[in-house]
Amino acid sequence: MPKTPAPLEYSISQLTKEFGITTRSIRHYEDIGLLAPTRRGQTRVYSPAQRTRLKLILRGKRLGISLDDSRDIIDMYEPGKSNVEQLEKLIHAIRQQRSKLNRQLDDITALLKDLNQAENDSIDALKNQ
Amino acid sequence: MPKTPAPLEYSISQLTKEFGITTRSIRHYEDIGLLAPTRRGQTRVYSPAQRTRLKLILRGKRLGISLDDSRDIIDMYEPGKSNVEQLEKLIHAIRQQRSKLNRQLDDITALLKDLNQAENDSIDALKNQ
DNA sequence: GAAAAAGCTTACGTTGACGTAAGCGTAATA
DNA sequence: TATTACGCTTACGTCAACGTAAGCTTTTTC
Repeated sequence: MPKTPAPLEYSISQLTKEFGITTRSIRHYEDIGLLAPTRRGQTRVYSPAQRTRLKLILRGKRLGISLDDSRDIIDMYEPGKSNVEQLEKLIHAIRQQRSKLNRQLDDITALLKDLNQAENDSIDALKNQ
Repeated sequence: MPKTPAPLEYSISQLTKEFGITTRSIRHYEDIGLLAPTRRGQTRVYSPAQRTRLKLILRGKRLGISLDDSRDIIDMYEPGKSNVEQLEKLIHAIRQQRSKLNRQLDDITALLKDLNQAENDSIDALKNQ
């Protein structure tokens, strides 16, 4: 099976299909400055980089991260500002985000444990029927 | 240091202090049927079990779980319905929830990796100042 | 070449999760 | 005993994240 090469650009409907979201959502992310596709005439054209940003937004959503916070996190990938103070703020923000994720990890572990217990209880209850 | 025994009941303001939330939130959880404190006259009285439910709600929130979904999850802890069909549905729901959590685990791992990268990049940028 | 599909903009509507204010009763405290 | 603290209800307000509808242009397909 020859591997299809990665597209160089994407239409909005291609992205909706790939990620299972609506055009409205994608345009909304643009409205609030999370995406910035180029245009061919009126029509939006998404580069692989823009598609990646969308992936990051959706990953954030699965983690319960707000769009505003996602913007901050995505900005962490592109230091941009090489000013010392900005960099230190950035590192601080990164560490904060990491602690939050670690807390989330603990929560998930605990919840998974609870679910195991709940499943076992249910299975036992089924047996005793 | 003698360990203070766990209280047998809690007032609403005790819970707000313990968990850093407002009375409004707690009453809201009651409005939508997630909590059901007893009353002493007009005043709400929370049992340890109700406090635990609140803890579960807040853990869910940290994981980005909606209050509605939290209700479903918390209900998983108390099989209640010993009817076979219900139990099978419950087991199915538990497994679904677990897959979702595992996906979330993957997302967190990926994001943590990205953050490590971002932090290293930032530290390098700082050094080259 | 007509109709369906895909794209666009503008704008009002909706849902979840509370915030905030008003107005009132009771209990602790200065 | 006056004032603060805590508690209650009712109800309108808010913010995020889209949904939904209307109306219009441009492709694509039959």
